[in-house]
Amino acid sequence: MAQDRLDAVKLDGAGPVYDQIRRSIRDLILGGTWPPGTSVPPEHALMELLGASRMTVHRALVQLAREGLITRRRRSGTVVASPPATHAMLDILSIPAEVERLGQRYAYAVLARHDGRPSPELALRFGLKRGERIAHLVTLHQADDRPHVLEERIIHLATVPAAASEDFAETPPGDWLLQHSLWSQAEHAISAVPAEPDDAALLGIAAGEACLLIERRTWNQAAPVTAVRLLYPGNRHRFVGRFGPYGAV
Amino acid sequence: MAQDRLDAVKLDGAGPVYDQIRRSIRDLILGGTWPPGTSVPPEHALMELLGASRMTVHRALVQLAREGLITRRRRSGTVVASPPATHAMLDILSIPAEVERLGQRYAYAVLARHDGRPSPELALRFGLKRGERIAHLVTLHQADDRPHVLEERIIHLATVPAAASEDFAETPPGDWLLQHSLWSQAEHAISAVPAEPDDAALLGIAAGEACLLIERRTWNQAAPVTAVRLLYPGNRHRFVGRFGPYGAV
DNA sequence: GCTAGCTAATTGCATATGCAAATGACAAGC
DNA sequence: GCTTGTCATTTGCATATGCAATTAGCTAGC
Repeated sequence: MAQDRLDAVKLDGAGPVYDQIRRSIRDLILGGTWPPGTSVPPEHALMELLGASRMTVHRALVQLAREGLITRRRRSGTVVASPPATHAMLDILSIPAEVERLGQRYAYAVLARHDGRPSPELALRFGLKRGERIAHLVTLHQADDRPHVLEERIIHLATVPAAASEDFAETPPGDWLLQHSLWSQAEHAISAVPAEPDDAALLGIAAGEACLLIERRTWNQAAPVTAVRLLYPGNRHRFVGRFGPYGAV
Repeated sequence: MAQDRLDAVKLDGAGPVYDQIRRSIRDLILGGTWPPGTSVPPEHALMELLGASRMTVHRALVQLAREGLITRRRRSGTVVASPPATHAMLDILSIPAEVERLGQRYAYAVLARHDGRPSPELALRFGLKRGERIAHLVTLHQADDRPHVLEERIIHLATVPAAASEDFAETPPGDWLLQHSLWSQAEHAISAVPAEPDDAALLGIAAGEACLLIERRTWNQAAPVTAVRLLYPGNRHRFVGRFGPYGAV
């Protein structure tokens, strides 16, 4: 209810007032306290609650709107925005959506799954700590019955405990995580590798053929959420981005 | 001189005043009229010139500072910033700088150059128009005497006429262009390809080995500036980026 | 010459105020 | 019921004003 929302906005005394307001609301959104769709109290309410002038509150909200965290409309008020599904340079991609955008039929299968502590080899490959509880999944995504991408994924069960009781039969882990977890930071690495014999067989290509490897690790605050290696047959995929010298366009 | 700078800032009557000011100054910077280092008139001067209040001028300048186009310091004033050399996701990279950052010795050579109209094959590969005048360069960059990346580049002489009389003996075309041309938009494509026999020989790898291919095209406003294909031996390179759900971090 | 301190220029921040624009909700009229 | 108009809420924009913080450049004193 509204009272809850108001109580949650706090000033911490560090730095300019408008920035305290901005950070406070940003943290409520990024922390999940205000999920997308939540309506943000109107400027007058925040103004009275915080003892700041409306222009100061306004400045904080305008900035959050420019950052894409909230959307504002006259009379309707301010609501928490849904995080954009895509990024200017490289999508946090929903593979089913990607395949269907190309007009192809999507199919997917879990090839292997193992929950528990990582083996030394796995820990090395994904940069894991030895004692961590993780889920380890290998899945294959297909487009029009042809292999599209081979996915090997680690899910950190300490951060996403619900994943332990999910079998990912319906929803691929990437999409499931988008709905059941939050992330605040991601790191991508892109490289070209020859296909290992095992992987090549699964992808239906020749061993040694050039593949594009996308490695992505995702965190929420400091806690690791997931790590994934996506292996795309190189001859069928390319990733495109567009931007200007001062940032994404 | 100062008078010139003031004369150049204009309101166009479209939209909010603060945004007119912002766009006007942005265009002066992006258009090259105010190169990096130029000092922007102080708020009071703009205020009087434009007949707007200081807070309105202030708002425009604060936003430009947030966009990274200008830097502001109390008392010192406001100056046009240098465009950042790197982008969050993928650098517009200076290859010498990249090599030296790795602590390796950089060397480079122009392997071939041809100026004129593109052949049909070249036009197809780089998406050129037939009649255009271009420079076509093939260069090899080396790190510690080992091939680092093979570069094939098109420079549009209509947009960058100075390139016609530059031999690129000292400075690789990428770095030269950073200093002698402006760009407002770039498009990247990343893919994995097997090395062609010719390219493999130049890079000192086996034909068919997995390589990372970066294709980049750059424009200033609507005019094409350059197009380049960078072929990296896949086993020695990866590209890393880091960002959050609402944009680059 | 060198240093310490002062002054003034410039940006940063917050407030109070007023009006404009969009529009959800409701009422009035048909 | 449907449409039309009115009202009230909420955000958007601009102004005027005042003070704070930073610091380049000058000055006074040694």
